[in-house]
Amino acid sequence: MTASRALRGAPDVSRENIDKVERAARETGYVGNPLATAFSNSKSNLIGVVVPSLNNIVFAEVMSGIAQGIDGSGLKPMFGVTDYDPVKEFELIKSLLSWNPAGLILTGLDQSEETRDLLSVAAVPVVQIMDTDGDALGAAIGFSHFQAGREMAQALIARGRRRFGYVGCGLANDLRAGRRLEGFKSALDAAGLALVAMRHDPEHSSTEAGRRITAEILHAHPDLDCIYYSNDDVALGGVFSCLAQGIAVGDALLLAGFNGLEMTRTLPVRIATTITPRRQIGFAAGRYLVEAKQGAPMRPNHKTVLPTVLSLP
Amino acid sequence: MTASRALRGAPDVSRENIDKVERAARETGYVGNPLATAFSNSKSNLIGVVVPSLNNIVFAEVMSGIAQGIDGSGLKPMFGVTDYDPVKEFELIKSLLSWNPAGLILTGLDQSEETRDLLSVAAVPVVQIMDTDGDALGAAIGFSHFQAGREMAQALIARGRRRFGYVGCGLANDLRAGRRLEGFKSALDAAGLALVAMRHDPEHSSTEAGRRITAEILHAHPDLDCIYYSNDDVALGGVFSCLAQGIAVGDALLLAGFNGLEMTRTLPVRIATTITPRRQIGFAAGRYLVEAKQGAPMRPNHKTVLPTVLSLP
DNA sequence: TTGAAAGCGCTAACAC
DNA sequence: GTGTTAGCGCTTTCAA
Repeated sequence: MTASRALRGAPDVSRENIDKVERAARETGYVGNPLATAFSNSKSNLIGVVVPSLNNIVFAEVMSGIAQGIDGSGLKPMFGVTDYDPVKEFELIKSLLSWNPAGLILTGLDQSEETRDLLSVAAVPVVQIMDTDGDALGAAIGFSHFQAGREMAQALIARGRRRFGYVGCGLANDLRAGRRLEGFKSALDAAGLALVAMRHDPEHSSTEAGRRITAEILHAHPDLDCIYYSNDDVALGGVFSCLAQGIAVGDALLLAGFNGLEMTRTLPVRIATTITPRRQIGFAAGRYLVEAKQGAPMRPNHKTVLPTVLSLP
Repeated sequence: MTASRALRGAPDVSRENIDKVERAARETGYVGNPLATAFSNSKSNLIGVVVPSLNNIVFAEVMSGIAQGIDGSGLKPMFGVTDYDPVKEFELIKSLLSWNPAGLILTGLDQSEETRDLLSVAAVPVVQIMDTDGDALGAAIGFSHFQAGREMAQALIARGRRRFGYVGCGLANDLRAGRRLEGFKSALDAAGLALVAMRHDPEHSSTEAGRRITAEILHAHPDLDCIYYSNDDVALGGVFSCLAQGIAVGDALLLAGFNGLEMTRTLPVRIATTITPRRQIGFAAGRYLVEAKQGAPMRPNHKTVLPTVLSLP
């Protein structure tokens, strides 16, 4: 028992014994068994990370931020991919919970009723990342997608744009892209404007779809002076479509994406985008769970809104 | 015991009792405790996934493939990022091993001596992904980077290219990029050619670096007719550099990358690239561990070479 | 400040 | 085919 106490830094162990134990541990190459610890106190140093997709660099960067945020804490991340399927998400969270994790990092605020029930029973620290539009279960760390869409529209209007098109992919699943669109439209509406044209593609977002749909929408509406995209991946397709057709991007036609991927800054033409703090979000989510593990008070329903930055040509 | 046997499908339980147990489990909402199971038989359903970086879409896609490969098997992936640091890799693997994982998926064949020792003691199924140039510890699933570089050079020579430049990022860490370069040079050599110019950047690969270094190398060597890049991210920067300067890509100057990112197919110009089966690699690695869990014989030192595909303009 | 006892939920080994 | 026993390595609780 004294050894157990000494090794995990419990109070009330004599200096002398702490030294003895540490020396012995070093000499024998002792390493604790986290499985036994987790089993014994029904709380593991595992955390669950649930993302909708890994086909996009965005969630990889979030996970990279999480890894940084928990570095050195002894927490180990387990991950699962939902493919934007609420049923998969439920099953995933259920199986993650069976490991008695020290916390859960979920994407978005739109978990199903069933999932919310499961989590409220579990009494595990939960962080919902990326989004702050809606009711948070645990701590929410992210930003308002509605607001992001609105700000982009306002900025574009201020730059004199009037004839707006929208090109999106996978909106049925990607609810946050939907909210950006809502915000965008609300700002247009407030300015007495409306979308001139709008095209979706049911597939996952891709530059290929962006390129194709941009060609279509411009063919049908050659008088657009601005296109808003569901994200930068799709917007890059738009850029390539215009480059291939010799349409001057940024001048007669402004393109606007979302995320602020590094590539938007190295293109031969400039596009508008919203730079999102995705690495910071992951980092903050990781830190939150580290602090929760160390006994910090949890902040259910508390939203941390991190700033996004508009990048305009 | 009968319930325990019935629930995990052990043999020698009567049909009648299996039904009874399953019914009771359903009625009471029983879910097993994987922590107890793992603790009891010192073998968990966790697997460890170690990647060098998550700033690149490539490893995100690999992880996506892994998630698919283990789907439905009950295995749960834990992940860690090494930042190409062998010491971090060692520590990470050590801490992963303390969870008695059902297997480990590591990137590359270049683990340190210390790490190899650790793994040989552990008696855990190991899959090394992405690379097959070198000595495999466990099962290796990937392809030869040397060969990929060589084939690219051969194809480019066959297309009449003669004055080659090379632009790379982070070669000190990214040993696989280094081997592609070696393969590339070996083919040049065999054809009586050599690199005319070569520039590295110590940073991580990025389109920004690619753009900058391409401008530099072309300024110093305007007579190059082909540039080979350490990967597509860097090559895209090269494309943007050329587009910005009005240099016709694909004609007087051919650019060649590596990975076959989707974007290389939607650019307004065509570049050469090697399409790598990264999702399949992840999937196969996941499947291998599922099979190992189910008692399939392990294949230490066995290499599975998956085909890469040259994509040329 | 230290230690003894008991138990976390499961499974391997053995007896029936 | 089923049940009993013991133990995995740790921590909580309680007594000293």
